[in-house]
Amino acid sequence: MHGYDRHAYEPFAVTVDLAVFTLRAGRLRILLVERGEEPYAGSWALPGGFLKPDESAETAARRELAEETGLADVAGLHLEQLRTYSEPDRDPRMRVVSVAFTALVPDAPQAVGGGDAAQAAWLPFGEQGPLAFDHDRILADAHHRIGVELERTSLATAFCPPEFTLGELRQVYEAVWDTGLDPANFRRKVLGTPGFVTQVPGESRLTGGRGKPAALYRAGGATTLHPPLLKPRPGSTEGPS
Amino acid sequence: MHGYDRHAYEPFAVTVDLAVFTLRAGRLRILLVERGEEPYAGSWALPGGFLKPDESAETAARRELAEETGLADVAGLHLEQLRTYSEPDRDPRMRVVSVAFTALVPDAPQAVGGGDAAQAAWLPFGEQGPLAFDHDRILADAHHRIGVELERTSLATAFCPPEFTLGELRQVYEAVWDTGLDPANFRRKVLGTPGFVTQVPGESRLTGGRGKPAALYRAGGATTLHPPLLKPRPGSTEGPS
DNA sequence: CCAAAAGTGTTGGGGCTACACCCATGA
DNA sequence: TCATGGGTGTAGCCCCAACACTTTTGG
Repeated sequence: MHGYDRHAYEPFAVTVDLAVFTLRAGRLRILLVERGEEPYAGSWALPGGFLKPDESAETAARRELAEETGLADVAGLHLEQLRTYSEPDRDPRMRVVSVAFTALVPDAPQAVGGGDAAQAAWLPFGEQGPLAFDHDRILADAHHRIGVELERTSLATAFCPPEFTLGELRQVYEAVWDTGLDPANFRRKVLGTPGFVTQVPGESRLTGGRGKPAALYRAGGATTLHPPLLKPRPGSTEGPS
Repeated sequence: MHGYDRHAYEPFAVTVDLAVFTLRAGRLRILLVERGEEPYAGSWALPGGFLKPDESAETAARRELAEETGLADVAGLHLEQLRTYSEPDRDPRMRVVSVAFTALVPDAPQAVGGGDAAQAAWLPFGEQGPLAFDHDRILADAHHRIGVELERTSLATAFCPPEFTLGELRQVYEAVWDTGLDPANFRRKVLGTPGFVTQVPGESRLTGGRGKPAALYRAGGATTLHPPLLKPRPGSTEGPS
């Protein structure tokens, strides 16, 4: 950050790419758009776009998120910078530096098709084919990141509506980690972590028909979890189902 | 990443900024350069510079690291992307998007002054004054990041020379976390984490004069630690000194 | 001999897994 | 009344913080 000379640097195009996850029926899904132009016409890609002159990457990412998902209350959604991808050959036509974000939304509101993309869809994570550009790598990085962050942050509540049951919260962990968790022990871990969730007094919700109605909780004030809620590893024997 | 139009986007300058930490005499230090030009002339700043046309941010960061530290074997040093700072007003003259990196070096090789900066120095972390641009925030983010990563990765070995004692490794944790650790329990945790360190057969080293010679270890192959080496929290009572 | 650091042993408490068991609801 | 999921209880195991203690060096 020294030696400023307006002729000494090369201009770059700067974009944002979004890895937007949601949970539907216990299944992790990822928002993708189908490209209409070359290169990679017909391929699926992560949604994204160019920064406008007065936007930060965060602002641009939130704008793109609103355009692509059609959600109105984008302000409250979880949006987090993942990393920046800057390999010189990542776009075959020009030099593009892309700031990637991970977003988590409570439930796929509807199949979207907004913005300028050919079409958009929530595809089950893992079933998407090869993506355009280096988006396979970005998506893999994003999935790994949220798996790690579930252990030590309250990130999981971002997948849930404002009021949720502990069973729904557990499904978030099970879907992202692709593993089974003991409901009883999960409950105690969550309630034993100060500030993770707070119970909504009195109310309860029927959980899809069968079973006892479950108490409702809201996200607590904490963002980091102490102690962390560690993912079971091979060698440990937790996990039914 | 759709709707490409070479006239629809604004060109940005892209730079890298480096938060380079080292450990000297049990004290965490940060590499800073003194700015020679406006704005912020005379202020300290993080080292960094512009991307060259065919460089990725990682390549540029490693090049800058070599220039600023004067180290020859930059290839083996730990370098990790932190995040990207893109607020429109972060540089008063022009639109600059900066990819920040965190680097860890075993020991300050010498006071450096390379590159084009006025001068460079290793200042004790926390004693640097206000930095130029948004570098205070970048530095705070970098310090927080390495503190978190010490818990679940083998990052601490990057602060150490190729062969090190467990006491030296413990000093890394104590300096970054600014806390005391029980040497006996630290030893058992490290040795009980598969792949963290491997002992160098036979040899040992005198640790600064007094005390029993300590066995030497190298970094093991593991990058992530299972179980994690958690930082003691208030409420827990660990920690002498 | 004393101080300092490495390294080993031990113990008591806490946490956590795995499971049994009861509760409330829809079909 | 049965299946299903919520919620509570608990026994045993394992981990681990908090020491005490021995070993090996320099002064």
